[in-house]
Amino acid sequence: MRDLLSSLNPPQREAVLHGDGPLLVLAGAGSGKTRVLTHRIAHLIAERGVPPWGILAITFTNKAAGEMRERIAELVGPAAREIWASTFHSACVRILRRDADAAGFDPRFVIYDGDDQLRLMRACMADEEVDPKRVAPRAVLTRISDAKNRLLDPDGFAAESSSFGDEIILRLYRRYADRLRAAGAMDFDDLLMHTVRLLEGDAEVRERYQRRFSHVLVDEYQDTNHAQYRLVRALAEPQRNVCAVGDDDQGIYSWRGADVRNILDFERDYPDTHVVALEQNYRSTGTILRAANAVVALNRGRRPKELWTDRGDGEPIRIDACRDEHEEARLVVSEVDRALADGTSLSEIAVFYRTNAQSRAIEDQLVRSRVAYAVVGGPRFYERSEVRDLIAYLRVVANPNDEIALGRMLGAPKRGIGPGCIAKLTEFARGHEMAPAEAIAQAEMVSGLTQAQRQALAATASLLAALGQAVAAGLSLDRVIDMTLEGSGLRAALLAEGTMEAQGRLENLEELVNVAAEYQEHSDDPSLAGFLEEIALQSDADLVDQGSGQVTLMTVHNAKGLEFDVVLMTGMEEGVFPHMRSDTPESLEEERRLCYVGMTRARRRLILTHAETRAMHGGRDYKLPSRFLSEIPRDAVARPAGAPVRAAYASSGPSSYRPRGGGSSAPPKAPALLEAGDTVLHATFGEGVVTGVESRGQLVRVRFSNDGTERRLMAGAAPMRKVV
DNA sequence: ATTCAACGCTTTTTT
DNA sequence: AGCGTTGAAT
Repeated sequence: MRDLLSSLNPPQREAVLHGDGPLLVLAGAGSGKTRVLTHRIAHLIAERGVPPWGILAITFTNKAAGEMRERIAELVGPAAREIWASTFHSACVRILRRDADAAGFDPRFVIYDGDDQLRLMRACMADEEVDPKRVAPRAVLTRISDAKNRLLDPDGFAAESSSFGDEIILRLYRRYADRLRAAGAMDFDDLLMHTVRLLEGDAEVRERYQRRFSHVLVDEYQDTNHAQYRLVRALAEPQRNVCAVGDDDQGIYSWRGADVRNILDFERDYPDTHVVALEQNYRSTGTILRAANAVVALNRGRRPKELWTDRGDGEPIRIDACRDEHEEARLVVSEVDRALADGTSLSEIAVFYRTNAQSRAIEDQLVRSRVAYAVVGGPRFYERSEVRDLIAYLRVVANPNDEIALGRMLGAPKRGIGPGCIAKLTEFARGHEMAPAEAIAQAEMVSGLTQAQRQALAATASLLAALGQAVAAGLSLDRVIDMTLEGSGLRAALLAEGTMEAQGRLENLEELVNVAAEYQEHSDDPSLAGFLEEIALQSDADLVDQGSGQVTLMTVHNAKGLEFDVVLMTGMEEGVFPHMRSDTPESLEEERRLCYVGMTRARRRLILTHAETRAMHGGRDYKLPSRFLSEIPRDAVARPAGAPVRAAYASSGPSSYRPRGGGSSAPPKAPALLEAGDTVLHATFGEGVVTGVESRGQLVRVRFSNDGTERRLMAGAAPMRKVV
């Protein structure tokens, strides 16, 4: 243990050795916070006699939890297995299943993910006769999620809400909550909310957990929401041995309820807090740090801090302009080649983007260039519709009350059963007080069904019965899934389609068989329910597999906590990054933090690219360089001589800096002088005709053919160009 | 009543 | 581009 402490710098050691009472570790990017967490836990166990099962360590992903357990095991041996290291959500599931009685739930509850939530909300809106075109189901779910994060049940929401429009939300919230309960399901927010309610409302349960967990440690504390905050409080009392680790500059989840104030106000919430700041960075070059510091320093409402390193400046940051997303993708490939030539391995290269949709152009080019890559996030394996179709059968077997899964199951493959038929079925079930899935076996009793439908339902009923028996008899999961694939007709339907796409989908389903087999071999809960739960709580970040010889593509959000030798941040354009929906000062600051997170992932080389035009939602938009680019100190950036980084909103005229090797692309054009009669193309207004010129050519009047309006625009600044 | 094809509309990030 | 809804055909 002694030489382990000697591997820590003074503030790290201070955090590890801190005795009882609240501890706040402000850990800048790359400052070794995981090291501090693992060593502190190891220290608690080995030196201070804390039993491993008395430690609750909350991490952001399941993968991080597993890695933490492994690293602690290296320090203190197998005792580390007894530590509760998990995500907030996993910990809540564990508590809720264990104490389901006290919480008032069936311990076999299932977990609804985003897609299930949306389907359920649509059904609720149908119940309540709310037009989904007038009120977006997603928006309703966001409001409900907000309420749950603030621990408001429908009644609490009613008490809080004042505005007239909230009445609809309230009605839908009630309906949604009722239907979740009827389905024996919880959504992600329920897991937190119900756990907090249980702990705060039931002294016996609360004190039991408080006695058990003498020490609570929370990673990524800046991304906790109110419910999580209350959960930590409830568990940490009365000893308040709580250690929060985080970085206010890396808070990027406020849109899902995270509240940076949780970390900013930690000292107020726990008055005798000991604060340790880790500002020495062991990851990036000085230049990268200087650039990232400069960008994030423009935010208000942060604790002032500056990362530093003793490792030297390294190479300058590069900012490259590209004509469009295809050229950007080619640039990515050439940079991958260049890095490989430097001796960097593929798995040490990452490509980031703001939104998942941007991966497509890059993937195309990587495929064409035969560069091995892996995409993190986006359409996850378990989110593919064919996989969900198959899983729906399993979910109905596991929980006959799951109407959402039932609806999905009956829709795939197509067998003449549509929404009308399903509605009759569920209504029948409700009328006879049976689980929706049981009604399938009683299809002959349901009125208004066609003969073909009765037959299809009878076949489904016997499949479900067979699957249920197979599960009860302990048949292996992969065999059960294979039975489902066969018996449902999904395999036959996909084979019959005969397209490449159908072939691919079938392969995904076959893969699910393998996944299940694998799961059953390695899990300590090899049941069907356990499998379904693992699927529901798995995050994209859990699937990052660094070190298998592939370039990693992912959103900047998914990059949190990772690091790579070479990082390419693409799509550095106004409207893309910062995203156009980030129009409030607060959300703009969050975008800036996101940019900071992305930049600080890079160890050695950081390349930022932007395109002048980009295909978006059907059309092609002109894009200005991101303001974040102009926030990087000029002397940290390498670019062709004499070409200044233009501030956002300045002329979007011909690019002054071109991608290396891209010199063969179009030569710089002189800025086109517009005159009356010219046709122009504007990024947002579309095509138009110049009707007049003012102020010696600086202002032009343009009549746009889309809507017939005439606008006065700054000739140099408007995202607009002359078309020939 | 279901399914399929065409149309119009909206655009993030995710446990 | 992708989705969901609408309208027409089966």
